Amino acid sequence: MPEGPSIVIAKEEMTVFIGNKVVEATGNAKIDMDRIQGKMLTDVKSWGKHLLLCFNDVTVRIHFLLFGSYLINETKSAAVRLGLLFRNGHINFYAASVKVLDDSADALYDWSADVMSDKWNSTAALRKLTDNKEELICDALLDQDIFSGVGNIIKNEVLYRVNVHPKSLVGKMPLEKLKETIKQAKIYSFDFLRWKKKNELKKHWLVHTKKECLQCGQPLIKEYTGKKKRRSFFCKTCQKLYK
DNA sequence: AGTCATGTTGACGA
DNA sequence: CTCGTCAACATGAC
Repeated sequence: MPEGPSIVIAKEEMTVFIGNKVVEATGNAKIDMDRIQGKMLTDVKSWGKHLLLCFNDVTVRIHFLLFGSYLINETKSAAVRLGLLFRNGHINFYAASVKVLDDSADALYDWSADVMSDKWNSTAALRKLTDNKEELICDALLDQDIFSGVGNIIKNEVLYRVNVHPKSLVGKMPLEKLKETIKQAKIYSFDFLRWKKKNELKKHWLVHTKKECLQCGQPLIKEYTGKKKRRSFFCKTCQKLYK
């Protein structure tokens, strides 16, 4: 569920409720349900892994973390975190982080950082990277202020595509390599979106959770890398370590 | 059946 | 104040 492209799919599925009033808001989320009860959903947006339900005076931010999920016009036995009943159907969120934001989404979010956004700005990303030369590329790719929406799968697949070792120092990577990495972060995210919609995401993984390198046949390394200590899968021969 | 993971935040102590 | 570590959340795939 959690990476940016999956949130885009959730957003698309929920646009059917735009223009409808929340007949009833329920669930165990620690929010004031009166803030959305009776309010009209004016828009549904996403910023990276954040799903944003927009109302006139308030924005409800849903973050699925690792285990969150949602169902549209369906129910399951798990406790409902937030249930929104509309005249034309309902959405149930489970195990997600729910926050009510007092401002509009536009006032709060920098769309140019979201790899899935048509406002995505690769030049801004490059500047942020060159401002973080001492960072490892595996951490930088997961930095939501630089690559909002990129998660651990996308990180691993992008680094394999560009043949860069996850523990490479951003400041030691050649400019062209940085640009290529930024470019692939977006391209792979949209590949992810397309594959996820066809329910064939895992089929396309080249390195994530894999055992051997498709390029050279050698065993892949699995290691928890960087400050974020997220697992990286990589080939120490085919992916160059810039240090 | 137990382990692990597509994620983030906050508490705590050094 | 900043850094690192840990716990918490809570579910499904293997």
